[in-house]
Amino acid sequence: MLKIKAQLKADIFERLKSRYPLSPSDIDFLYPPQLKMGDLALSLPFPLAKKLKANPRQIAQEMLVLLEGLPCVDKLEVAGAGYVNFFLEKKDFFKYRLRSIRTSSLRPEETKIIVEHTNINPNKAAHIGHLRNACLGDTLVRCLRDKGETVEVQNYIDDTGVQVVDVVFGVLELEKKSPADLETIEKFDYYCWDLYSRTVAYLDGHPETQARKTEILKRIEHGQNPESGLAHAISRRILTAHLATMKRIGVAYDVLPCESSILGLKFWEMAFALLKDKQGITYVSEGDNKGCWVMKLEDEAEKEKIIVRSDGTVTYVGKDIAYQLWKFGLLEKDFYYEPFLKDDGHTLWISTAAPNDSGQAFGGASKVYNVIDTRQSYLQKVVVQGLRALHFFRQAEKSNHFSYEMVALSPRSLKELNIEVSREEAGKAFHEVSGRKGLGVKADDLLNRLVEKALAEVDKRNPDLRPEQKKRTAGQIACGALRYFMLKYARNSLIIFDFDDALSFEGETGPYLQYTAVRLNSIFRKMEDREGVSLADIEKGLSSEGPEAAAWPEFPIESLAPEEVSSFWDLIIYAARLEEEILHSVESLEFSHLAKFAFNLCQKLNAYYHRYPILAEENKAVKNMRIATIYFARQVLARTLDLMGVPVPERM
RNA sequence: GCGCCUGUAGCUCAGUGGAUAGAGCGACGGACUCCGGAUCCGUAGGUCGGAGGUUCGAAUCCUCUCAGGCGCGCCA
Repeated sequence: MLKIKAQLKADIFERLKSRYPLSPSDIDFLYPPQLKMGDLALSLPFPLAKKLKANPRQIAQEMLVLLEGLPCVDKLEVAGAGYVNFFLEKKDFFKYRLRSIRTSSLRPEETKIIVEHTNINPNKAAHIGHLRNACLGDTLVRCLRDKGETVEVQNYIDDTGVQVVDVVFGVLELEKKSPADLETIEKFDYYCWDLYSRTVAYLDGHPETQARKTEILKRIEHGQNPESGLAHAISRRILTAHLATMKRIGVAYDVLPCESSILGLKFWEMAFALLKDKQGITYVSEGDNKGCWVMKLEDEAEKEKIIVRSDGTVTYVGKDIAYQLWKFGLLEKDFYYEPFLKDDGHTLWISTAAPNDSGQAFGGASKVYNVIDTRQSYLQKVVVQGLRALHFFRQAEKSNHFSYEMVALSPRSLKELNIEVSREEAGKAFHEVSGRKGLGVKADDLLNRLVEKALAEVDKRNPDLRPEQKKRTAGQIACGALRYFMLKYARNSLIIFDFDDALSFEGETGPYLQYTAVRLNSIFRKMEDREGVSLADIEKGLSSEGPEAAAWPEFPIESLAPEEVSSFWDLIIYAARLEEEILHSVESLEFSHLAKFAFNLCQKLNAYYHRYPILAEENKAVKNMRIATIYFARQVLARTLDLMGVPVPERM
């Protein structure tokens, strides 16, 4: 569709440029609200009417004559107050689409793109908010890769932050446990979830313990045991749990850059030298911020952001600026790496400050996406401003904050979790998820409930499947349900989490999409069983120009009833939009578009095969048309689901 | 106080300045012994928070206003 539209636009411009005052960018198509009005429309007569002080409908009529006989166009029509509607040549379009189904018209634009997502503090179990982050980030990665981009996926690990310190404090001072004791604890991330919120409450209630916490922090920073070893063991173990959780929903990473390595390799010191050198930051010698290094803010001249505290330590933003510089290869220094785990032949690397000869290198991207929720918008803005302060304007331009609203809990879901809230919070419409308070739905709990429900359904519908097949299918359904749920809302929409919504398998849900794909596959499987024609045979016949194609009859659209032609065409013309939907989603970072596209496609597909029998059709020509139709739609759907990370079970 | 975001059907949400504002859920009524009913078809349900403005055309852009949310630290 992208190609055809581009070609048509160029042709139209050629035909019209001498008659009307136009530039190529003035010519753009929109989709008519109804299929019977046409496949594409030009609203060009309206702006022209204004410029020329003429009647738009009259201009449209004139245009019609000039545009007569364009390639790929079957018919033109003037409609409404002055639209020019295009009806495409159906058979040619369909034939062309089938033959080019394996070739993408999308092209990469960058040398390397870094996407950073997930970034969960390694001190507690992952919760639903983290799932939204990972689903959005991973879908972006899949779309960029589909586009042909080289993508590096990073999951930043803050293994020396105060959140880890809190848990170390809890283990040593509240639990009085040794590193060896921890080895025996199962579901370690769940254990820490409780311990963390308990410790936070304890620290809040006992200000006198603050000194001990500070001491732990210092000892961790200086690598002193047992605190340092404990922090390392805890963060690695939690990290492993997070990775296992994310694997359940098909999310994987290339590299895990750690805060400890940033400190160990003195990335900040290098960034600090750069900032001072280029005068991106200034030293304050009097006033409230005396003794600090600060950055002036661009839009708020009177405000300044502290980058280095008066005690000489660096703030969060400062470290983030250093990290962002590294991502663009502007620090002229890299981490060292060692393998963290291997999975399906893919090695996940973790950064280390200790020199080694792994030969691995990461970073040095031409474009960066940071997937972080909207509450960090201000800080992300400051980080980009830091790049500009260093005169890295191109990199600042290519720094993208992929922001999204948080996931909160409905009062009903709180009740279901048996969580009590304070009286002043009881009336709220939603409750913010908080690791500090232990307030939230743990990712694995939600996934387990999805699996449990899916398993019951599979058991009911496919009792003949082997238990491990049932389990596998239930896992895939849970994954599909969750990923679609996280994708279907626009990113600026606050998700007020409710178990009933998330656990639904009917209507606009992941399982609905999966069901559609499974049913289609089942038609092709039956065809192979009954007629000995495999999907591969069909693919060969339909998508090639060689001798196999000769075996496949021409596409006899004319043998279909008019009503069926419009159902067929509605499906094909819509499915052909996938690539522009991908581009649109990536450009706007709005993957609810892609989700909506998948859902609409499935609605059309379900309605189509429900209405028109495929295998039972006796008219050979009609049957072939229907097979070709669902074959095309199946390929598009498979690609779409893959982009969203929604797996397709064998049966369900 | 300043900045950002949100307000659309009973509920949850879509809706690139374009034609009669759409889905899902819920409600009600239907679907052929047939490729699987996690499906399909139909009915009901709307002053797009409010008021101005720009435009041939506004849910969409601008101004004001009301309501809600989130940010704005020598925390991370």
